[in-house]
Amino acid sequence: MRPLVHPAIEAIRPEAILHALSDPSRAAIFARIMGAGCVEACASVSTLGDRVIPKSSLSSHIKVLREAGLIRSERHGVEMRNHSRGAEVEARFPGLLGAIMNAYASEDSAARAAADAGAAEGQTPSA
Amino acid sequence: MRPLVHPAIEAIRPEAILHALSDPSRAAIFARIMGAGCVEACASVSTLGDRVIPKSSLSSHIKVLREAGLIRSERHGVEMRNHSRGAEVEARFPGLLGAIMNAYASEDSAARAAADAGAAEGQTPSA
DNA sequence: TCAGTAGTTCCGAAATCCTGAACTATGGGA
DNA sequence: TCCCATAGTTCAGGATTTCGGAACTACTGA
Repeated sequence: MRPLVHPAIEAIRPEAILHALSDPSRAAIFARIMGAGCVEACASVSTLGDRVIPKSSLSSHIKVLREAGLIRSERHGVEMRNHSRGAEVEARFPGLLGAIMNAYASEDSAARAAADAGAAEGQTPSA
Repeated sequence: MRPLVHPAIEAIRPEAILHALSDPSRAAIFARIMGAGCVEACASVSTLGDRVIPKSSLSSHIKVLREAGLIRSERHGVEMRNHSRGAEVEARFPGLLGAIMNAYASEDSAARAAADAGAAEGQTPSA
């Protein structure tokens, strides 16, 4: 158990943020942490939609988010509390997180609409 | 020489854009293509700062940008013209590209300032 | 002390990335 | 027309990264 590493706000690099959020699973995890009053244990994000994320994968996703500077993790007894650092990142890179999370949100709603339309016609949506 | 693939605007996925721009080399290439009146041959971006990018790497970077929907490439005789699709992407994901390119720009100027300060003190900037 | 829970680390397999070498495609002389 | 130069692509390999199961550590409560 090596100590948790959190980059200082001025050491956060845009490429790390983009890389961290370029994985839809990680983006979804981050969205939950941002949305859930800024605190969320790892266990509570272990399923995404209908997909189960293995513990070891989840642990490394959380680590990537932490080392990118997107979240701050603290051990509280046996569990881990993950806080969003969204406000700090927003101050350093204005508009970045909002635009990224918006892009995913609009993508999701478009995909859902397409799936619904396909289901209504009794078809799978065309790839 | 298989034909060039360009995704339709509605098929562009945020994760592809983030992945494409999460590499600083690709982000720099894209910045040049955006900046250079929207047209730039591959050969003209073959060096980035003081680093030379091998032809094969450049070709695959351009391919990643193209398949993410960030640029449009056309063969003109022996060379390739790369146009930015920034306006289209902006319409689909408002604010995304601007925020990303801003983040890199502010990072670059911060790094340059730090390097200058270090040079003024006769030190290398601390990692 | 023991059992249970939460998360991390390790390690092998799979996927991805980088790049030199060989290749294709085009244009311009001679 | 043939040959060469230029611009870029494809292929193959090795290096790096990612994924996930198994074993592990850390903490709590009984």
